[in-house]
Amino acid sequence: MTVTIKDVAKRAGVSPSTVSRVISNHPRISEETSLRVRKVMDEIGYHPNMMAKSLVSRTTSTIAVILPRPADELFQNLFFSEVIRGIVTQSTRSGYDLLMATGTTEREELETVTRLVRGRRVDGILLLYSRANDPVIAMLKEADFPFAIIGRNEDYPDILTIDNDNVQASYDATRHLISQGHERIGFVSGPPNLIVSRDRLAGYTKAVREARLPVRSDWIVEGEFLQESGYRAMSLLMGLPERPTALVVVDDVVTFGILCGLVELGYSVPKDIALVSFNNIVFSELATPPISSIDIGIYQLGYTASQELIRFIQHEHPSHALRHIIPHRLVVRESSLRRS
Amino acid sequence: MTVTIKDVAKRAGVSPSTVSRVISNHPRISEETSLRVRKVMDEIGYHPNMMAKSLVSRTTSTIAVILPRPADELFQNLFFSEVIRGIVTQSTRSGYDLLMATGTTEREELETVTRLVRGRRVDGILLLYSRANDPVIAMLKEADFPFAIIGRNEDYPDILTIDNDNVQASYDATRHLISQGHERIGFVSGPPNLIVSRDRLAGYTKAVREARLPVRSDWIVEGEFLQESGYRAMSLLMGLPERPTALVVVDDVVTFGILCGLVELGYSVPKDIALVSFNNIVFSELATPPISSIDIGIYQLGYTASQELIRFIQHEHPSHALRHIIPHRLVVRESSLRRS
DNA sequence: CTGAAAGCGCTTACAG
DNA sequence: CTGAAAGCGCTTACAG
Repeated sequence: MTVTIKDVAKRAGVSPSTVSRVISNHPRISEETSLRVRKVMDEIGYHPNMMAKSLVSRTTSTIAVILPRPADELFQNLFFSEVIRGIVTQSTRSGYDLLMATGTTEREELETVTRLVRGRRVDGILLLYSRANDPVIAMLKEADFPFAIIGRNEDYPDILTIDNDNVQASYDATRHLISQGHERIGFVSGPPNLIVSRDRLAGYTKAVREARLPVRSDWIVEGEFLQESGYRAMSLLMGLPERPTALVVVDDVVTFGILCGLVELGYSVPKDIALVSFNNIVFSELATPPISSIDIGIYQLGYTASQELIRFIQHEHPSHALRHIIPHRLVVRESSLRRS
Repeated sequence: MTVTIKDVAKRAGVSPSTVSRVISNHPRISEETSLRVRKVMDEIGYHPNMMAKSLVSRTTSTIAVILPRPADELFQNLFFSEVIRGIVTQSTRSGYDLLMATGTTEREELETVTRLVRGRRVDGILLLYSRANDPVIAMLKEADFPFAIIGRNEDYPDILTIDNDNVQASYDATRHLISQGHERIGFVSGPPNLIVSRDRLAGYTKAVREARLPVRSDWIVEGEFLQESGYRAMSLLMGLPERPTALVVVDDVVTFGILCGLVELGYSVPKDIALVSFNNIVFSELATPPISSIDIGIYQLGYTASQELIRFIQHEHPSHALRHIIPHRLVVRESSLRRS
């Protein structure tokens, strides 16, 4: 039924070895033979069996991206499609297929990745999350298998990472509020165990300190990457006897929650409270008022991650850097402008 | 280096055939042997080579999902992550891996799918879009390869499809506006070549006709699934000498554009114009005012599509239905409520 | 420049 | 219940 290399060989009057060499553009094959073989391949509709090729070559031309478990980091949904689009675009361009995998529990996740790695199912792994003490990362290191992570990881200094400079980004956001004349600036953070939360908090603190403004612990609220979290943070902050006049918010979705709450309570943005946020998702622009946000280059993050992972796979010993920083950019909109 | 079935066999004192049978739970293997072999597998860390297995079994335990090209149907981004999550959850649960592929041009798209199909890279294909006269579908039919499409396709009656009843959904949305006392209802549509646009228009028309209200062509505007489109539609409609008092809008993102435009021009929703939309994306709830929307069960769409495709793959001749309808549900919010 | 042969790691009739 | 053998479709030294 299926057309194999043998069928091509027979029809072209050569050996299977020769056909194989034609396919892989072996240099020592005559132009003439090559042309004849290619013609036959077209005629009888030959397509190489990827599985057979993989088995003998020990490569798969496939990378796997591991999604965060639904339970955690649901916020990823927001940039999920953008990162994936970046990854799939670049991997396709490099001739690699993309496998998506996930697990519902930590154990399942580890099992899945182990199966892919040990079963030689893929050539590299891309982790779409960054947790501390991750057994998956430990396993990948142990197996000496090519992988990259989007985000930063403090446990290992020598792994391939693609990330933003979140400290600097948050510093920039805070500086912007200061330049608008704010002196009482709060910070609404995400889960404290995530590195991204910590980095953004650090940048905020740095900017506030530098400007000799107060860093007050009651103006720093932790939560999840959910709108409900924003709502709660807002209630807390607005209930204080001394309130901030501006907030740096760790994620656009959280800002949405804050905004809704403020509107409900009859406050006005940016007059009563100014907001700057992160990620610059499409809807930041569509909010009322439009939200100022740090664009972190989500697509770029995915594109670069795929590129660097594949580069790593192809040159056994990577000569280039392990840590890659995607530039960010503050997009100023109405939510942070001081009305004069 | 890698542990193979032979290593296990040697260590367990059996033949490779026996090990293979243990792995596949062959019934005629003694409990004792099975246990011994499994123990050895654990001890030396055996993981089956998926490629070798695929080569001989002619199955891959993998399905591919084909993304719409960036150029078209960008709106898919919005439900993209939800559909994918549904698909990946279900396929993982069924023991299938998920491959993602796409192409930048129609030709590239066809080539990619052909390579996957003819190269026996996957066991089934899931198309995430529904176009008329699609050469990819023609090829899949011709090759008699298992595939399913999310959406409806009129070219072939006998293919596996997973869709909403968009006519009914739109009918329901329109009825809701009528029940709120509206008699002048317009429709903002998507690209006319997409079946989803046509179906939703049909449902709207049906409801309006049935209520003996006017169906006016100047109240029906076509566009893209983009906010800019909504903005433009709004300008057009509000510039009419006789304006509608309510709109059914084909997609939430378009509604965002409409809403922004209305706010800019000083109109109020729902007082001046009521809105009902489709998809019920997270941000519908967060808009000011919150947008009434038809929840089309995006996750469910993906979950069911994966389930039916895999079922199809596993039973050569499917005894069950080919067309699957995911139920929808109107979520009423402020944007469509008539203030009394 | 090309071919015959061995082998990648598994499965599966066939035979016992 | 288990083993020896053939084979899935390819690649790649080795030899010429």
